Amino acid sequence: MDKKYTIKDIAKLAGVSKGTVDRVLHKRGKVSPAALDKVNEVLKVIDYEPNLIARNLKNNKIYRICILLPDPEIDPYWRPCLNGIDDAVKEFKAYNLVIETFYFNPEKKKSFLKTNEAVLKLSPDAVLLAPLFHKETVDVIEKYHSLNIIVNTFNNQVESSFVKSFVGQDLFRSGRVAAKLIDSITGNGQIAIVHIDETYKNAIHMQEKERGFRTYFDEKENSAYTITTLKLKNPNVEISFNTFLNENPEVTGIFVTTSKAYQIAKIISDFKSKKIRVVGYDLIDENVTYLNQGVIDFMIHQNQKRQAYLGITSLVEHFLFQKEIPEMILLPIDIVNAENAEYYMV
Amino acid sequence: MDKKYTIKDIAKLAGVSKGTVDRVLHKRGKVSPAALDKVNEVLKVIDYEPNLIARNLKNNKIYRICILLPDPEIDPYWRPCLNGIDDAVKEFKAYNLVIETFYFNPEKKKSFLKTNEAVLKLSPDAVLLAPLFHKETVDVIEKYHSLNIIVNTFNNQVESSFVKSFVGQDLFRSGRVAAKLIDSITGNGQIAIVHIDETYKNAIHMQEKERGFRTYFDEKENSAYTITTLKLKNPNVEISFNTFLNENPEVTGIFVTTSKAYQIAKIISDFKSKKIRVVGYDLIDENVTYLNQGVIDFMIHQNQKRQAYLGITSLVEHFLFQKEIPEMILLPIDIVNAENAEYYMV
DNA sequence: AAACAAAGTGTGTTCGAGCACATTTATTGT
DNA sequence: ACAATAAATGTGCTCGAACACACTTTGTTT
Repeated sequence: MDKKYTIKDIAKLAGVSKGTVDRVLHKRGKVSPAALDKVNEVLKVIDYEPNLIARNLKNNKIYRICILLPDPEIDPYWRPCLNGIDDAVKEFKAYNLVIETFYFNPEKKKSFLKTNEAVLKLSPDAVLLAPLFHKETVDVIEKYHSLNIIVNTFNNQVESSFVKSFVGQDLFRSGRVAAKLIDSITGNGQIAIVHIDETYKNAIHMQEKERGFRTYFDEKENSAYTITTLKLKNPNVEISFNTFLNENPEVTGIFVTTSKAYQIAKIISDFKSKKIRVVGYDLIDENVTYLNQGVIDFMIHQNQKRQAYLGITSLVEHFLFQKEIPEMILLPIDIVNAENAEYYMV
Repeated sequence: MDKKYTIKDIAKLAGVSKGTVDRVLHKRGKVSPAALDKVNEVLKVIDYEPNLIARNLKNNKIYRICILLPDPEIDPYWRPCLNGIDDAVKEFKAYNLVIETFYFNPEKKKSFLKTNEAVLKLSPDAVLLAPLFHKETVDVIEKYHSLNIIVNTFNNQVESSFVKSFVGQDLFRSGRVAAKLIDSITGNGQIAIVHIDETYKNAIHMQEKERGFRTYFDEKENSAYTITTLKLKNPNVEISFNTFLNENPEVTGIFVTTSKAYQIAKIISDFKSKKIRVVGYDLIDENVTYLNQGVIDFMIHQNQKRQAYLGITSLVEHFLFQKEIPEMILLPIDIVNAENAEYYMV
């Protein structure tokens, strides 16, 4: 009674051949009403699940998945993705899959385009894309789509009906989470939203986070805060921010919208004054150091590793087990302090 | 060149039959040194990965996994586990697996023992166990082991060399995380550690959390806190705790070590005084309500759903793909506030 | 040198789904 | 009524690993 039913079982029960059962199951037609009824009758009673293993053995096509992301040597933000990719590769290495990773220079559109061309030459079955340059991305996605190549994106969202799936975080919401954290640990005073320019980075990222952050305080009744937005650019971050701190002694909290919270932390830890609380993004080493020192209070974890991993697995499971690819996977917005950080690292 | 090598390929390359290759790969002996060399030579050059799909098709044994946990009707803490089990069942329903769930009454040892007997009768290949009663658990684990049934545990740790794997959280560490949170949001004053007795619950749970919590403050230099431990029992929680609050006006923070933070939250929200911060465990509805109202500041998420899910998947992957079962899977200690709670629920 | 055992090697079948193709049955036109 | 054609149905092979079993070669004993 535990046994899983096979096509053969159904055939026997229905008094037809496995070919007929197969045609019914796949709606391939060429089945008489009588036979159709008999098979459906059996299917109604038993609980048939095709054996995915057997199905897959037969279909031994090799699927090629290409992943495009910025070179982690240039921007370490992307390093955790490699672990996610690695996990997926290990998990699926016994299947007929080729998973290849390609880096581009996140500061150069040309590099992005060239990498995409190289990928196109391989005519993969799917690409997983970290879409940095908006216009260019839309173009390449259209190209992929016209060649019947599935496009999944992660980390950055891009408006295109040709994108099959997005894996990432709700940035607006993550801004709200940061706001709640700042609210919890300060209580009042002046708050600075700090955008540290990373030249190439899609400004929409930071804007969404700011919008979420401000919305939280807008909704809060009799809020005892004033909020200031600061746009800083390297290499002037230190000077500009020091000036700001001197001119605004009421600052109690700082929200850094990029991975560069450590730059602010460095300045603050030198700055002798009453405690200023800091919330930032991403568990890169420099940030964790200041988190452990108590200069940064909370980090929000964007889980790039899992983003990459889930981006791949949804494709693999689609190809191997014809699972549907979810249109959007929103990862939890993980709150990290000095005590739970290690669980989220690598 | 992308093609995966098969045993047949190796046989052809080595100039032997697939039977010989098979014997070499499985070290079944009965291979001449000459043939062995030839095959090994080929294996050295190419990168052979046996096709797990084919391997599995052949070995079509049905594996039975039984899961034992407290009845969620009696203790809703366990409800999320059902979702995790459900996910796993759905994911693997196409394989030769039977996954069965059994509930016991967490207040009655007898129920636990009886459920285990019922499971034993089914002679499963593995059981996944939420071990509540220490002595009884050790006994049944030994019994399972003697019958060659793999035992995985989750949520509660139990000392037994016969346990193959544990999935859960580091409770000591989670106490530290709570301490850091309280420290972040209060800064000084009196802190109460509140154990709300859940009669049957393994006291070790709460003790470990308290130990971690206190250790954090012990390590902190010139800490401006005093810490008091309170053991409350229903139905006297309300009276006792009100008395405590009246006698201790300096209380700034409360750490509730069980899922019952909402009981404390209820009392505090009626208690007109300066803000008292609360950190508790588990995203049950009552807690989330107070989290959204701002009475509870942070919850620590124990991710029962994922515990159950990972407990099952590690077994399934062991049976199906002979993956090793990790001895211990420690889940991250998720920090939850009102803004990110929804991502961790269900 | 024959007889026999032991060691080594190859062949063929199985697992379940899927599909091509062969075969049988039903339907149409003349 | 009998081809001719269409529709329905069944058979048999494939995928790759695993293993039973049959077969061949080598070695040992008398």
